[in-house]
Amino acid sequence: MHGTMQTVMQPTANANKHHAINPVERPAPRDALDLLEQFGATVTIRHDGEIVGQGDPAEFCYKILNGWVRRVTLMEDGRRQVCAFLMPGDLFGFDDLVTHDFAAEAVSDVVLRRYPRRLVEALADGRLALARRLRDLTAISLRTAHSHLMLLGRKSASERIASFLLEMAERLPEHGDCVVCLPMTRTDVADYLGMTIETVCRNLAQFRRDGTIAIERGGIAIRNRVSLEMMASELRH
Amino acid sequence: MHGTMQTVMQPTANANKHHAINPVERPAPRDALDLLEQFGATVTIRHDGEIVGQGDPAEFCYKILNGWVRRVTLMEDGRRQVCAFLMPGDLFGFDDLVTHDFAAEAVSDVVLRRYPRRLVEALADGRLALARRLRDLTAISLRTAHSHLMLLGRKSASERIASFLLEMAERLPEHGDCVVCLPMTRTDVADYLGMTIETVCRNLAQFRRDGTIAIERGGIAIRNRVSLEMMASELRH
DNA sequence: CGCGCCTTTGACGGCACTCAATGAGTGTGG
DNA sequence: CCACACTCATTGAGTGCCGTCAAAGGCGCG
Repeated sequence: MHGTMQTVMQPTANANKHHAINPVERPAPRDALDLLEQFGATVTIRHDGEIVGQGDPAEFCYKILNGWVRRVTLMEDGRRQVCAFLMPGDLFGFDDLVTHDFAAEAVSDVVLRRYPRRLVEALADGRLALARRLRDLTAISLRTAHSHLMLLGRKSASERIASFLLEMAERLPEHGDCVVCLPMTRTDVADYLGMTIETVCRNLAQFRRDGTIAIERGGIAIRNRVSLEMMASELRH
Repeated sequence: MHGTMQTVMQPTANANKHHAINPVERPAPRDALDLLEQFGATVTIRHDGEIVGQGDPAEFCYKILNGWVRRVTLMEDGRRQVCAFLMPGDLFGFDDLVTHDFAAEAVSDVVLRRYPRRLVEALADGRLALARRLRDLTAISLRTAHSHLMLLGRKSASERIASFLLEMAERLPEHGDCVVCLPMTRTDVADYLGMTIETVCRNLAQFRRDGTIAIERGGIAIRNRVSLEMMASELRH
């Protein structure tokens, strides 16, 4: 399975890289989150392991050092919705309330930095910068969730696939070669995009036939980004 | 708790009818947000008016005193996604970043209490309780958004309608008579649920034929809540 | 090699979308 | 007061996209 393949990613300490609203790190701007570092513990979770369960008390929050994580909600009948994929540098658990509303699972083997939530709260009370940073983090999660709402509510299958590939390409560090490494399974992708695994495959195959992408072992190469961008927001029909 | 997007219900809110008189001022428990009151201004927006536009700088945040509000995102081609319906007592704009990610529009005539955002931020810096409250507000919005993700990604049309009716019923103050007042149009409902207006109508009609609901002028009466609850999470097929 | 898991492709059917027409409710002007 | 226009809601007919079911192909691993 693809997920076993370990994504080799530099444990970039730059936590706000992906959804940064703060300017990118210039000289050496201290991140307010660095305050937490002394209270952190490093933990490793194996492929497909559960990091936090749906409904668990929110005792810890996490930063991803290496590997990918998915956040998942389940219905009683087994239907699954993947709310987000998280990669090295991303944070999670900071915006949960008393309990975690959805599970966090390891897409690949994952190395995490873990911080006790009560300490984070306590620190935030005294440190304005940290408190603001935490609020921004949550606001950014919210913004991401809302763009996902548009995707799930109003986009066709091919648009979803195109949007997904572009999102992944944008979040991945290496912008150069345009090869999107996808450690998650097709099932994960399907549950993220609100469709079935077969529909994911078929649309990827169509893009391949069109020459828009190439499907390689361990990833997808974007051959025609412009075409993909047009597909991502095209009209139905 | 199915969902107050953007929000927390105020103890006061009873003004669910469009043109109800102002909420009753009860001796409410002190809310950290009361600190803002002295800086608030009351504004009125007419039916279908725009309160904030998509991409506008986030200068103000709001509390709804009377009437309903919808938060909307648009695609270039006109496709629309309603992210949330807000009713009296609900707050919004508190969790936006520098700009409002989506528009806020008046579903009915609306009376708002408006607070300058920079003042809110400044106050939060000094007041722990307020800062925490703001963070919780955003976290609650996020939780709501995620349950909406499940609805859009994984629920059938009839399940969406059932979920929607129950959500509205739960958020409305009077749980007694089970009449859900719906000031928004079918188009709004459709854009909230990620479907077409016709599909909304057809599914409502089916529920009416089943005796689950009754469609009245200005609202929908829930005749069989248990049935509705079963429909809301039923298996496909 | 054989087993298991994931992916891909095909055939088929149904749910929801599209197009279209009618009904219901409201406001306006003659 | 009624005719008319306009908007929104409802219902019908037909189509198509995507889900379901099924089978074959690819890859890792014992």
